[in-house]
Order: sequence, then C-alpha cells, then structure tokens
Amino acid sequence: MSKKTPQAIRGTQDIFGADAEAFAFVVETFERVRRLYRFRRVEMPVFEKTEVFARSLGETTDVVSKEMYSFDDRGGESLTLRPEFTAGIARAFLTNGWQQYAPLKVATHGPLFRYERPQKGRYRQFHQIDAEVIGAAEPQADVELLAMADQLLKELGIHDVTLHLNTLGDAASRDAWRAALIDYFRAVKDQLSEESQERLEKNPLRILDSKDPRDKAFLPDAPKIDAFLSEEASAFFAAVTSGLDAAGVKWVRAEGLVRGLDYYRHTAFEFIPDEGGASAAALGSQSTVLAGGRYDGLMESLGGAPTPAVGWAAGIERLAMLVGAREEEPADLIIVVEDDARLAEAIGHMRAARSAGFSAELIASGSPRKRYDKAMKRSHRVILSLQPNFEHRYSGDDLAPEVLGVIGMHR
RNA sequence: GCGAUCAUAGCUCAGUUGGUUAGAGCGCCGGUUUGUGGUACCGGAGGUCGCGGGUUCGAACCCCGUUGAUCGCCCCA
Repeated sequence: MSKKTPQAIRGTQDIFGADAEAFAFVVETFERVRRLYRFRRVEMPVFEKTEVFARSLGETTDVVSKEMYSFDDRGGESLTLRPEFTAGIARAFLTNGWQQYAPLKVATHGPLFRYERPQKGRYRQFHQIDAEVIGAAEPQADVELLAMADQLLKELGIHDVTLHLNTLGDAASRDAWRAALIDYFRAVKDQLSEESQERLEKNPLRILDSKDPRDKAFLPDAPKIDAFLSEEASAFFAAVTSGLDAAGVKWVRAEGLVRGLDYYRHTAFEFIPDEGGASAAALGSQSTVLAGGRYDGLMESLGGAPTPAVGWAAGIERLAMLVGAREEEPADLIIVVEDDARLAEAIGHMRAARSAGFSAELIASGSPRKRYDKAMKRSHRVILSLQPNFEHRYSGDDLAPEVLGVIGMHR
C-alpha cells in the first residue's frame, strides 16, 4: 500500500466475504421476522438536529456529552449523526402526525455513530436493527416486541442467550428507588470503587451492575425496586411476565438491570449470552446482543403529548459474530471459455441464464488451460465448459437440467 | 479519556544471543503435465520489515518517539 493511500476512519469497518454474508443474513432474517409480526418498515435520516438527541437522551449522559458526532452545517445549525434510532423515530412520529396510526409498529436498520474507543463488537460506525411500538400503553405491546426478539434470535440459530428482565417502575417508583439507592450507597461511600463514588452523583443506578468486587459486596443488600413499585407498576410487570410465559419466551429476573438513558420506565430487558456458552466466548466483554425497554417519558422531552412506547435495538455486528462466518450461495451456472473464439457464445448463455433467474458467472481470463481449475474452486451447481472444436462438457455435483435447459443445452 | 499487547509480500505467518543479496505456504501471472479433470512440476512478479529518530563496525531484532490495529477499563447496543 502506498503511503499516499488515505486510511479508513478509526472505528469504521470494511466488511467483505464471509462476514458480509453473515451481516446480510442477519438483516434478511430480521426483515422476514418483522413482517411476521406486522411491523412496518421505516426509513430514517442518518442525521438530525443536535437537540433531538440532546433533549431526549439527557444533556448529562455520556452519549450526549462526549460520544456524539456533531457538526455545524453551512447555515450554522448544529447537526448530529444519529447515535441511536429511538430519538429520531420519536421526532418523526411527532413531526409527521403519525399519531393517526397509533399504535404504530415500526422497524428499521442501518448505521449509527458514536465517538468511542473501538474494541471487540464496538465500532464508531456500527449497525443496528430496531423495532418500536409507539402509542401503546398496554403490557401486551412489550410482550409482542419481546416475542419477536426471541423468535428472531432463534431463527438466526442463536440459542444460548437468555432474556434478562427487570422493571424500573413508573416515574414515581423509579424516583423513590433511586433516592433509596443513593442513601444506601452514600452511607458506605468511602468503601466503594472510585468509579462508583462518581456514579453515586451522576448515575447511581449503574452501581448495580458494577464489575468491581469492592462494589459487589454491597449489592445483595441494596434496596430493590420491588419495594418501591406502585400497585399499578407491579400489575404492569406481572402482566408482562405472564404474557411472556404464555408466548413461550424464557426469561430470568435481573433486579440489577438498569438503563443508562433517562427516558426509560417500566420494562427494561437485555438478551445476554449464557455464561460459558459459545456466544459468550464469541462476544468478549460486549455481552449484550439485544436490549431495550419502555420509554413512556420520551415524547414529552421532545415537546409532544405524553405517548407510551416500547422498543429494542440489536447490534448487527454482534449478531453476525454469533451467527458465524457464512459462505456465499453457490452459482447456479459457471461457464468456462476454454477457447476465446467462443466468448460471444458464452456471453449469450450468460444473459439467457440470468434472465431466467439463475445466478451465473463467466470465466474467460488468464491462461485458457487453467480456467477450468479456477471454476472448480468456486462454489457451483453446474459448470459448462466451452472447448475448442465446438465441444462442450458439463460437470458439477448437481447437474440441474433446468439450468442447462434455459441455455438450450442438455446432457 | 486510561491501560496492556501487537505491527515483516495481496493474505496467514517464519526469521536463532544484533551478522552477507529477508523466507515459506496460500493467492496472482506465465510455461509444462493431465484431459471429465479441483492434479503435479518449473518459472515470474510482488517487501525502503508501519513511520521518524537514536545506540552500534553492523538493526526486522535493542532504546525513544509517533501512527495504526487488537483486547480491556469508563460508558454502552
């Protein structure tokens, strides 16, 4: 590589080959499954006014304060490459009058951007699939969304992950719990890790999933959300869990599972690899493959009417790692031109095969005697070799007569 | 923002305590062989050893800096 060749931006990826096939498999499976659940496809802008994210995520969150790709456009307006899907979809819901479709079930996928240090399963430009139900206050929406996530993972062939489920309660429950946690941890502040001492002020809920042994000692006796749940919030969570049981979705209660972003209420969930499993090993320290929750408070932060909503997102790269490398589909037909005089004939056959819906590839370069070997090394159903003296020969594991039929050749 | 490890051919990697013109496999190109065959053989192209300094008679190897990658911390999907 020349020194003059510009290098790719840190944290971006050029995906090709087996990895790209795995990526496509994830997206195609998602598209198929979301149709089964009747989620409508939406296409969203990749950038928004900065305030869309700043107001919805909370000014003090790390995402907003240091992880956003923001810039001023030529008119001097601050814009931001989307760090997540939910805020943009909420904005679109409000600005396009999609209230008329509520409850609205939508799905999308595409690139997202966060200015972070790249590591295994984390990139600055990464890709997610996303599903949201907007304008549905009932727990059945949570259940359907989770049933879809569960089916998607199974259809991807990922069986060693489990749904970890928690409730954050309604706004009042959450605030009371949060206050109790601060009281509890403040009493032992000087015994906590440095990180958690900081979290105590900024994000006390996060102490609950600290990895530091100094913090872990205090976690079993920390106040539990259940003690602070209103009757209504309790009933909501019970309806979600019984619905999941009815839908055959396996789950475990995770009392320490919280959300980093301010707008979450009630249900919070993550699909996490089972310890010791192949998926856990494949993902390294980035263990969550699909996560989401209910965000009843979000619409108001964007100036809309109170609107209940629930959604999830999953990193395509992480899912692709669990799916594993995938091979390209075999070509239906490969034509080898072993005599350049027969090139035009081959081109005609190519067009006929492709027009009939068969994938076809032409090999007509390099030493004529080595072209056949080249064809044999590619994954294929039928090879047609055009030889000197107008002879032709076939080979392949699956001498599909329908493929040869469309180019007027038969065994 | 912090830490650890790493950087040699298009790819995967050797390269001894510092010692002549830096190697292999795969891939690519050409030739021979085979001619229902994924073979074998021969040859070729392709490297300022990430970059910049330093130590030394001599550096891919030792030292400093720098850039990049990987993995982890913070945070988070």
